[in-house]
This record gives sequence, structure tokens and C-alpha cells, in this order.
Amino acid sequence: MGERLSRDDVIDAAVAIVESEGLAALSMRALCEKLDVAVTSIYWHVGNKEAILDALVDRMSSSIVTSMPRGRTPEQRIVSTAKSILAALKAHAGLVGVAHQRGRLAVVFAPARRQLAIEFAAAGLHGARLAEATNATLHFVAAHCITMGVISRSPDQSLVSVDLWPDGAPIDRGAVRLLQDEPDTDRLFDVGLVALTKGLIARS
Amino acid sequence: MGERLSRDDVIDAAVAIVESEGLAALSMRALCEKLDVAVTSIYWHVGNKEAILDALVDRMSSSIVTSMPRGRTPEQRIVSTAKSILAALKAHAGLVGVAHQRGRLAVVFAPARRQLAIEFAAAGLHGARLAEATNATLHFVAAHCITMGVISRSPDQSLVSVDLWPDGAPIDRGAVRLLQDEPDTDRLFDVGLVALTKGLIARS
DNA sequence: CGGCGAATGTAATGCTGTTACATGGGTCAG
DNA sequence: CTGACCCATGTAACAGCATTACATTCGCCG
Repeated sequence: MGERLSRDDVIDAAVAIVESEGLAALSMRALCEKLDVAVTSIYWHVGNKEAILDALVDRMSSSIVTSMPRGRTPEQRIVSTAKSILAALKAHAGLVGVAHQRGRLAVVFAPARRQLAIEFAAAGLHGARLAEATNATLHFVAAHCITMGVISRSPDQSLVSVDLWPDGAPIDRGAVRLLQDEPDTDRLFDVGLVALTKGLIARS
Repeated sequence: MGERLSRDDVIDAAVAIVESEGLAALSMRALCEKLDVAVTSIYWHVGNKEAILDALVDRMSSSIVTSMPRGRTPEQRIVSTAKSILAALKAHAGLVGVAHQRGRLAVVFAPARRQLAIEFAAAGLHGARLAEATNATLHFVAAHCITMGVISRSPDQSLVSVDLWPDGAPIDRGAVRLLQDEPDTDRLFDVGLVALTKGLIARS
């Protein structure tokens, strides 16, 4: 029978498991069960679970495509680029953390890094400030994505309600009410991104 | 012999293990070995590993103290507050992720949340914009801290060097060189924080 | 002293990644 | 055609993880 296993078969099955049941469900036994093969065959072809995770990150990296930035001002195009890469990463939320652990997030971010640098240059930055602005923006996106990936593991992120102002608040009631309940993380990202971009572009 | 185990003994030992060998080294077996007790005693007193992690988060929460904000302008005091809480969290980097997974980061952040809201109000914000600015700043700190916690697990975060501009760069050479090597995350936090604060305070 | 419950211990289950060893099957030399 | 050889697979185990059914001991109270 020519049903010899190949390295790609293993990675394909791994991708299928991660996409359908999540990263936590990716075990060597689940993998060999899906492939209808003994565990040792996987080790023969891929070597290690670490190697499987590396291969998964490779797959993800190559599947990430960032759309062209939209907008008329540099600020708009920076925000657009950051949103674009976030959207691309969201599909692989669990793997972003893995990529980060291996220090390979920089590879995934290379295209966005270029686009952002160009736009910040267009906004008038250069030298160290240009590099810092680019890196800070990417770090913002990456950190948000990793944080969301951690959240996705736990089903109930319902906030244990804390009474922030037991003795009366020194700020207006509308804000108090909004500060009590769990904020929408997508909105948080948008607000933070726009503010960050504004602050980075603004001349000190 | 009066060497009866207590719930606090277990948590103390857990804290000791986490602080000396890291969160990954905290296993029920290591715990009962350190306490010189059978595994079941731990389950009798604490119930679960989940419960142990919850207790660890409680310990961390109560040990976090944020210093009074420094600076003359609201912007300076906001930056000061955010830096203060980051410094406090850094000592428990591994536990921040755990706290986040259980949706209890909000409890840890309550004091900082109050301080930030007051300062943003002093900067002239109110209502939804005040709440959003406060949450966005806290989210920025939390995301950075979680990202660092993930990194601390992997010893070598050396960047696989990627040639960003194989065909010549449309930006200045100084920035290109700075963009090639791995950025300092502390600096990234500072730059991002200041820019974010500026952007949040600036009237739209 | 008897009994009862709180606290501990023994030993097992089922999960994880990993591997020493045995076995099958195809290819190629003689 | 046959035997050797190696690639690929399978069997079965090890070590570690969290968890638990069950038995046992200890101390206190009536």
C-alpha cells in the first residue's frame, strides 16, 4: 500500500485540528489518531512537537497577507495597516502566541513593518523616532493580539464586578457607569490605535 | 504531632515554588513533595489546582501597591501611574497571564483605574471619552505585561533577521538600521505610553 | 472508652510527550 | 530469485501531569 505518511500530511492534520478544536486539542495522540497511524511515525517524519508548532507558524506566516493601506493622510493609512494586520492575525489567534514564544513574530510582521515605516516617513518622521514609532505600533498590535489569544482559552471572561468608587466619584456619572462594566476589546484597540498614531506623529 | 497542614501552608509553598522556579514548575507533585505530604491532603485543603492559581492571584492582587502619581501635568501623572503599575506587575510577570485568563485582571487594576480616571478628568475628558481613555491605557499596560510574560517562558527571543528592504529603502539609512535589530521592549513601552497618552488627551 | 468526623495516605485512572525495541515492506546487489 | 539492508511503521513502555475512589489514622467530644 502506497499510503506512506509524509511530513506535509502531518502538518495538514495538525492545521485541521488547531482550526477546528483549538491549539489545546493538538496532542500527538490526537494527531496520530486522525492520521490513523502510530505515534512513532509522526516522530519519524517531523521529529518533535516543537517542530510541528514551528511548521504551524510557518504555515501561518505564509498565509498572512496584508492589504494595501487605505486613506488619504498618513495617519489614516497607518491605522488602516494596523487594522489590516490585526484582522489577518485574528484568524490564527492561538498561533500568534506560539509564534511570539519562538521570537518569530518579526517574520510575520515584516510586510506590515515596511508599510508602517513608509507611512511614518511620509508623516515627517525620520531616524530613531521613525524606527521607534514603527516598532511601537507593531508592538501595540502584537500585544493586543496575544492578549486576545490568551482570553480565547478561557470561556467566561465575565468581570468580577468591583465597586470602584465606594465613597462617591470625583468624575461624572456617565463615565463611572461606563467604567464599571467590561469594555469591548475591539473598541479598545481602535481607540488606542488612533490615539497612539496621533501621539507618535505629533511633533514633540 | 501537630503538623497538620493548613490551606495557607499550601499557598505559601506554591508562592515559594513560583517565585523560585517559575509558574511552569508548580505541579501538585512538586507541591506535596515540598510540603512532605501526600497529594490528597492538598486536594482536601485547597480542592483544585485552579483554586491554587486563584489563591496565587489573590496574593498578588493584595501585594500590588501603586505609588502616588508624580508630575505636574495630567499627562505626566498618567504616564507615571501606568509606569508604576507596570513596575508592580513585573515582579509577578507569570501570574499576570493567569489573572487575565480568569478575568480578574480588573480587580488588580482597580486602584490604577481610579487614578487614571481622575487624571484624565483633570485633563478635560468626560463621559464616554473619559472611560475609553482610561480603559485603553490600562489595556495598553496589561497587554504589554502579558506579552512580556509570554516572552519570559522562552529563553532565546533572538530575532531571526529578516532583510526588510532587499531592493533599497525609501526611508533614511539610520532608521533602516534601527529597524533591523530587535527593539528594546521597555523603550517600546515608554514611547508607546507617552504617545498614547498624548493622543488620548488631545481634543479630536 | 467508643464513636465520629476531620485529615492523611495508598494506589489507581487517564491524560500528556517521548522513546527503546521489534516488525514489516520495498529496493537493490549478487 | 534471493538475501541483505534500510526506510517506515507498530508495540509497548517510561516519566510526568491532574485527579480521585478507597482505606486508614488521628484527635476530639460525649
